[in-house]
Amino acid sequence: MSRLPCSFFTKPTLTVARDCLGKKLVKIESDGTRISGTIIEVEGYIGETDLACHASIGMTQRTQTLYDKPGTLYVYLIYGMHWMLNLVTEAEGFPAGILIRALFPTSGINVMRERRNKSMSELTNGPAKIAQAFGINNTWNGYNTCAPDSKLFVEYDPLRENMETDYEARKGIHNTPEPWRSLPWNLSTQIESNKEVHI
DNA sequence: AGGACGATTAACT
DNA sequence: GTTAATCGTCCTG
Repeated sequence: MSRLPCSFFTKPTLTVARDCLGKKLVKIESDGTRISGTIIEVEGYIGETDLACHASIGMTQRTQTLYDKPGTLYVYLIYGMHWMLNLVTEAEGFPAGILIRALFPTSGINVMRERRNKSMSELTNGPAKIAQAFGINNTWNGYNTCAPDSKLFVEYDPLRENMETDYEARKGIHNTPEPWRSLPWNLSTQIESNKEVHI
């Protein structure tokens, strides 16, 4: 199964968010170890008019990645200690992306457990936990996931298509004014335990 | 040069 | 329910 192309991300952010549910986030380590998880929760941040989006203050050294080509990784530090992993969406020049909030681990679980020292259910059930389990930091900011030889990418999973989708308010933006604080731009899905792990 | 704050997490009471 | 940890980024002066 191969990495999703730039065209997959060159769509309205909420369309990309919905279509990402059930896809796999994959990282190939330098020793060839494959780490992956099914994407089950994402969150859209859409344009300079979205006051919860980092790009609401315009293009800066930090936010320029959001203006980059769809499929680019946007990685930033929050609270002085946590890395957040986002995928750029829409169109080059328009700042938007999706925050990867939760995965269901599917491979490389031993490596993730070495990095996180937590039980299976605590490995990737939060945005900073995903970055930790996958070994993602600022050196990955601006990375092109769609390149043919990329080591971090999103992958199609034929076993999970058209996932049932719940729409809720985005999390952790309680100081953002309305209406943006309550827009249902957090998308999630539930996956059955009997299909949990497959490589 | 300094201060406020944050798309979080873990460890408390 | 609360709070500390911890630093890049942005704004003010």
